[in-house]
Amino acid sequence: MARKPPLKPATDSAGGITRASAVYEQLRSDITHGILEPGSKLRVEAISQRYEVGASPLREALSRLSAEGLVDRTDQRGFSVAALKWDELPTLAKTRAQLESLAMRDAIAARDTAWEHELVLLVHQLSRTPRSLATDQYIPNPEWEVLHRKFHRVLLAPCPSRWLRGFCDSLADEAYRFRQVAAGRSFSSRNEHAEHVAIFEAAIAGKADQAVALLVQHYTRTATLVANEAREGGHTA
Amino acid sequence: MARKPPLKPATDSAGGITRASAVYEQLRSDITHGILEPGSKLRVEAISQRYEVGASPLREALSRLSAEGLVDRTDQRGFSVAALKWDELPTLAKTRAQLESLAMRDAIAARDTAWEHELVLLVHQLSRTPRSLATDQYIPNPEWEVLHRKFHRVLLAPCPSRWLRGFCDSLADEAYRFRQVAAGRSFSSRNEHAEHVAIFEAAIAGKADQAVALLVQHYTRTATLVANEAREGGHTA
DNA sequence: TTGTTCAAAATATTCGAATTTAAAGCGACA
DNA sequence: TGTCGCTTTAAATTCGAATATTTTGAACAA
Repeated sequence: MARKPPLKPATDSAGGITRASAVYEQLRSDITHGILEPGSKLRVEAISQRYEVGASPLREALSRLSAEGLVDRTDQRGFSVAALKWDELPTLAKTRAQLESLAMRDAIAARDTAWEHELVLLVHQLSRTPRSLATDQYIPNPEWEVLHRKFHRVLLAPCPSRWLRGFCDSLADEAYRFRQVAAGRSFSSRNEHAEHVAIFEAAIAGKADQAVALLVQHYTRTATLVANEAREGGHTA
Repeated sequence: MARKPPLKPATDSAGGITRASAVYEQLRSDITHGILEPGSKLRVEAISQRYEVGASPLREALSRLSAEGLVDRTDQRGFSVAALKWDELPTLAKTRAQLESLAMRDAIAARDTAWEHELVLLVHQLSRTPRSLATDQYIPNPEWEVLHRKFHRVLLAPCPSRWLRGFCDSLADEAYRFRQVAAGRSFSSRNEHAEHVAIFEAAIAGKADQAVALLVQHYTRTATLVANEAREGGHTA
């Protein structure tokens, strides 16, 4: 009586079959990757045609995104891609460092072997995946992006607070948007992989203070580079 | 050309004139106040009649709430009031303490006189507002609830990170839901006002360490009480 | 020019009716 | 008894049209 036999094991965990969820994913991706220009208006009819969905599911998707901060909404005036406020970048970076530090410590405190193994694998894969698709200029490698994001997510995975993990994730999305717009200007000679390895090693060794310090340094460096590229690129506003 | 004369001064700043925003507010309020039972199903048609709105605006409101975590959503299976997981209460309390500590420090570092004055006023008003409407049993006083919430929000207002402030706000909502359900069981003899005053005094005096310590204590105490009341009330699940 | 007013056009929002999908009911059968 | 498979029913989702609001811009007055 109380048992519910899983009727569709295949589609059970992976939702996303509604049109609303489908557009949501697409919009989210297009916004974070900078395909939809920050600040630009999102007219329901236009987007509706572009993504081939009706107004209702589209508005639901936009509503979700607005609650996440990726989209701005004003009653009776529609939606727009959330603008990037470059003067807030330092604050964003600092907040991210603060929260990831907390999460990192809690993650290290709750670490286990499975986690260690997962990280080992990711670090290995990252070492074999080029950051750029071309060697003479910077062309983002989607595969690297995915691995990189996953690395940082897994790093904090043992942190018991789903709230903290979620907040870190939101901030990562936000920071990623800035990086996307600034990207490609200077072909940094920075060895990011070495930084990842260092963080990884400190983390699995349980050296919380060191891991946190390295992580903060990692983000601080990135933020500085992005800010500089932005200045050169005229993203002052 | 660039100037937009305020056509409707009354509704200009305060959005919320769309039906979607109206239901959103109502639902949000009814969920946080425990009027809609945690875990209960939110059938579109039923809610649609209860709040006198069509399905489209209602679904938009529910979509926003689901992104905020106040509502659960599963594709093709509709919405439900987010359940309260009592085993997560300690983690929630800890996360809240962690984030509010960060925010409190940053707020104190950025404090000014206007802020101090605002707090003075709030503390005064709180001292004049009874926690319960009755003296022999606990009947929540809405006025006190509003002031209390505002006190904690203003306390962190100078914190420059809108992200951090927003996260603290989300956690406060979440915590409030637990309190609502547990409320009224034991008529605590605790002097909350004294705690507020102590936090306030340390904060405006710029004593960051002390203010943070008091704030953490304040939340820890509350969480413990709520957890106990919940255990007595059989909210083990 | 600068600013105002009013009607047209563009957009956003909402409704009511289909369309799809999940849940419940029910009988055949091991 | 329990469970598989099918029909029926309830619910969620989506569409297309109707409604409401904002924006545009042309005509006109200061």
